[in-house]
Amino acid sequence: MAEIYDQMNEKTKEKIQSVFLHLLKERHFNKISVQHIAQAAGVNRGTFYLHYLDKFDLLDRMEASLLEGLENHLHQLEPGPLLEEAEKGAVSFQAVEVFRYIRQHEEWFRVFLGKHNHSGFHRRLKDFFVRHFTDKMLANPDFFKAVTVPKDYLSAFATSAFLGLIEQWLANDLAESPADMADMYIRIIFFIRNLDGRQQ
Amino acid sequence: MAEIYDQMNEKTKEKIQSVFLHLLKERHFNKISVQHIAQAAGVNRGTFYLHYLDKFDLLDRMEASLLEGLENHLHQLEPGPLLEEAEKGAVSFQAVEVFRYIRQHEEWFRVFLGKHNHSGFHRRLKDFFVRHFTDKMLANPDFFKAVTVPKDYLSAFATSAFLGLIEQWLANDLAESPADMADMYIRIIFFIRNLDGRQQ
DNA sequence: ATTTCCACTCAACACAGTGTTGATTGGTAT
DNA sequence: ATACCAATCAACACTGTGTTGAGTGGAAAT
Repeated sequence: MAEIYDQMNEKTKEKIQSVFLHLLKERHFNKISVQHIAQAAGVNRGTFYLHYLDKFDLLDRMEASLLEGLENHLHQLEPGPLLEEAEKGAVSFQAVEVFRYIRQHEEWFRVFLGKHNHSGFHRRLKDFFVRHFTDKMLANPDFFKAVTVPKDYLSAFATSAFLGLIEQWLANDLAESPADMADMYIRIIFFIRNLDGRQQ
Repeated sequence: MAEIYDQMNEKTKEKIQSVFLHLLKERHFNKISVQHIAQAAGVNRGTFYLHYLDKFDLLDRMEASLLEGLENHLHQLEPGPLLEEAEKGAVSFQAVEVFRYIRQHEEWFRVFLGKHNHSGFHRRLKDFFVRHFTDKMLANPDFFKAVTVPKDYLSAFATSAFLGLIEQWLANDLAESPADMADMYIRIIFFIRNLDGRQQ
């Protein structure tokens, strides 16, 4: 039973991460030192370096685990009748799940998308959406066949807009339900299909 | 004629800013020290502090002057027949001018929106667009009267999407003309008006 | 011509933070 | 008992910070 060592290890890491998250609420990433983190976590500064390379590494891993969680959350639902579902339903469903996951981890998203982060996360999340959503959208041959706009611009447009909705949602303290948000996104985004002027 | 002092002053500032811009192309903001900047600018480190509080202040002022330039660029064109112009034409015109200004200052936008900036500029530019564009759009009573989506979400959506287009345009090395880009934006965004299903 | 002005230089300062080291502590497992 | 291992602690050289006070050199003012 060497698991107890792992448990100690995890407990310290969790303490560090939790403290770091709280610090990021109050001050900018650049103004937080490893000293602050260690002190606030009640941990020796040397112990921090036992677990992380530096504060960039800490932030990086937390962001990565949040995205990994989102990836898993979406993958859990992937195999099933959903793949065969109507385009609109499928996209909408994916969107709902994204909003749900964000609500589940509101604190983290709020901090990582907030003004105190040095904001690699915005870019990371956008890349995530570009990979995920537009791959699915564009893989469907009929989906955007009527669109007269280059696909990369369409991806950039749709995912940036989606991210914009998320950020506004957070700014509004998650006043709307995930279903409402997904519906809003779908109601907006699906009119892009009509770029040639034909009716929805 | 004490202007020569101002000229010296300006020349040093320009040298510092130019060097800083070049440094930001190569390394992340966090990894650039005042020492680097001063050395690369061929200027004493003390001289840097004669002009700027710190490197954050330097970045801040450069970003601000870029946005101020954009503000002026748009204001120059404001008074005229354009105000009375058709909604679509006016928005399109504004958009063209934004893309034009960005092309004029490609280097700065590329750096400040790039991965080496600590990325306050993305947020700043988005806020700029929210103030500018959606104020105009939403001030027009008929413009979005049919839209069933809350105005703040619509603003967030439209401006984030616009910024997404800009970033993709930069990623594509400004392959399209400003007019093409504005047209693309308009072609996409104007279908939002049809959210209730009526024809464009 | 000399004095004033002023951007800039230079060296030095105390200070905060970094990442690493080697020795040590105190529970846990064998 | 003893080997194990996360965590502690003090000390290290190092980089960068922001500020100081004295000094330089060329243009401006009188």
